[in-house]
Amino acid sequence: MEPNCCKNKSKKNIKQATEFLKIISEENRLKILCILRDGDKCVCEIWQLLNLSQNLTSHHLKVLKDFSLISSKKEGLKVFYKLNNETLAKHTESLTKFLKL
Amino acid sequence: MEPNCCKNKSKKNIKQATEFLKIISEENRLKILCILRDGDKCVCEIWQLLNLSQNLTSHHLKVLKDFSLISSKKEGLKVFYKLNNETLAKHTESLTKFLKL
DNA sequence: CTATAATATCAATATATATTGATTAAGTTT
DNA sequence: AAACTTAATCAATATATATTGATATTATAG
Repeated sequence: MEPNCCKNKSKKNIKQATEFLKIISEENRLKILCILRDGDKCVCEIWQLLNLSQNLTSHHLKVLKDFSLISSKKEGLKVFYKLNNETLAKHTESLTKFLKL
Repeated sequence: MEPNCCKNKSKKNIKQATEFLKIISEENRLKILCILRDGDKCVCEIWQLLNLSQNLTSHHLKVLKDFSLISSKKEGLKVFYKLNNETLAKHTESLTKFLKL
């Protein structure tokens, strides 16, 4: 008998889960999410906390933003990033549901 | 102020989390875990369900096994793989705890 | 012992992703 | 306007990982 996860209905879920997982399975990106838990931060704060170059930090921020895990707001010269709790919660929930299935 | 996740105490947790995440962020590996939820399966069953080549399936099984997420038992010609529920639970728990932090 | 089946391993290649360095863009300050 | 600051982008490279094809290993059957 074909397991649930191999059925067409589940394929989409698996794909979504792995996309999310790939994004948060990078150490610096996971740290960024963690850092933003403490409140919004501008890029220069983030890359200094991560001890990472500015451009690389921007790159990781873009990946997170493209997946709607964070959002940004420009204030003068600085760009502040904010954690998108809803999106994060949504994905972690569906992931844990999936892992407990 | 330095966020928790940037402190030395948390670094190990982040590393462990990302290691686990990298392993399960591959579609076929995630499917394997899912398939084994239904009960132990031999390799030939698994690669046929995944619609994947035998050697590639063996490779993914090895990755999962090296991380103790599954275990194997030889029976005649066949090798049966079994989900290691405890390890999986342990990692998912510490992950969700981390994401909710 | 030979042939066959199931699985693992290995080397080569392909692909995806992270990293670096240089440049650009936008906003500020003087 | 010129100089400076912050962040984003782009091309080039490095690195990690998945995939493929061929071969080795182990057990079974004839």
